[in-house]
Amino acid sequence: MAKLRKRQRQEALSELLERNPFLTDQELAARFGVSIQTIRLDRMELGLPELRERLKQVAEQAYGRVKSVSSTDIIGDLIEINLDESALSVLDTDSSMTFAASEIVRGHHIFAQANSLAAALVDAPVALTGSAQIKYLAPVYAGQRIVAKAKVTKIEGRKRLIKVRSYVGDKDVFVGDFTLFALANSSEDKR
Amino acid sequence: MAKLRKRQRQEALSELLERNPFLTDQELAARFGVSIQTIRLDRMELGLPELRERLKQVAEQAYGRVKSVSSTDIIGDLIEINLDESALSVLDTDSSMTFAASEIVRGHHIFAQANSLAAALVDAPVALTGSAQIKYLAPVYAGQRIVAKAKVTKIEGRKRLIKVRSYVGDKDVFVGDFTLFALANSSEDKR
DNA sequence: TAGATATTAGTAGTAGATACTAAAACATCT
DNA sequence: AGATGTTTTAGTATCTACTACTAATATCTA
Repeated sequence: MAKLRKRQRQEALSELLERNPFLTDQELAARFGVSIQTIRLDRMELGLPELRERLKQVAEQAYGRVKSVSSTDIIGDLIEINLDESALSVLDTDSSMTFAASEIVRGHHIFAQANSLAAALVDAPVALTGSAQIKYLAPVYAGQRIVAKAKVTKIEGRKRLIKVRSYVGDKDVFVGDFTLFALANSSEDKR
Repeated sequence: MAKLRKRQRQEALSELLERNPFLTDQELAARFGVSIQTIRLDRMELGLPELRERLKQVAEQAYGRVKSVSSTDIIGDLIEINLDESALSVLDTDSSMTFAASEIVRGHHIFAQANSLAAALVDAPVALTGSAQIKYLAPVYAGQRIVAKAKVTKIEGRKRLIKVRSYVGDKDVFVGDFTLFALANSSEDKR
């Protein structure tokens, strides 16, 4: 039985740290009712880095993301963009995005990717979504990679119509027609 | 001249750390051509936290952001619910939800609140969003509290039509018509 | 040149670890 | 029950990037 307990604990540990990287070995030991050494052995065997390393990674990721898209915070990774024309982003899904009871990714994540891609596409400091008609064509499961393609279909003054299609592999999972409004930067001149 | 040099160095230090929180005192000392102690004195005088604390803060912020559109089943706080009838939730917005360049809350947060409220309303273990028509009626600013009200307007077999209206105070900011499908729990019995 | 300000040096102590050795507890097989 | 292997715990030395503190030296200014 010992083997089982160990395996289960290690699995739980992996998951827990994925969801909450802010726990020290001490806290983990208390949580699992084992000694610190056991936790350290487990982390070693699983190749999980220490608290400080985990924090650094989270911070770096966040920082990289904020930096690289400082003006156009995007959900997913922006792969390609031609302002006021077309854009493409990729979102790797995981179980933190699913319903508690299933492995199906919740709709608003798919929407967020599409919506932020559409907003990034607008050549203006700020773009507000005015309205949208969206359709979910097939469920997306945790672990699948969503590729979203956005195309500007119409420009009328400050208004933009943008069509977004999202795929998993070559299966369509989502389509949306977005109406966005380009805003001048609200008060300050760029700085 | 000493005072000037010190003041300038401290200003530069503040800015540098703001832009790049990943530098150790040693690296900072090398960069400014002074000793570690000087850097530590400077940080003390300016009330700037140490590297590890800075990393932790960046990581926490980042994590908070990820969380806001993930882990929980419902975005916002569920205040009231009558399954298959109506529900109400409240979302307190903050600047982590805004565009970098303005204080306007990004559309997908408002959508996420509405979508998850609609899904919660369906009396089934899992509810998938099939499609939606949404409209943003007015911008929401960081700090404002969004109240979302959802109502089931039609039930047809596993299909539910749900109307969601969101308010800030008594101003309408969002309306959406959602089509959801109730799913039996896909394979496992609830656990 | 005295006095103030700024800078540097150095020590003790901290958290949260790594890396390592060794003992104890437990499980398993015969 | 005894030998063997796995798992868990204990404990020590060492590390980084510090804080908190004392004290000496360098530099500037009046």
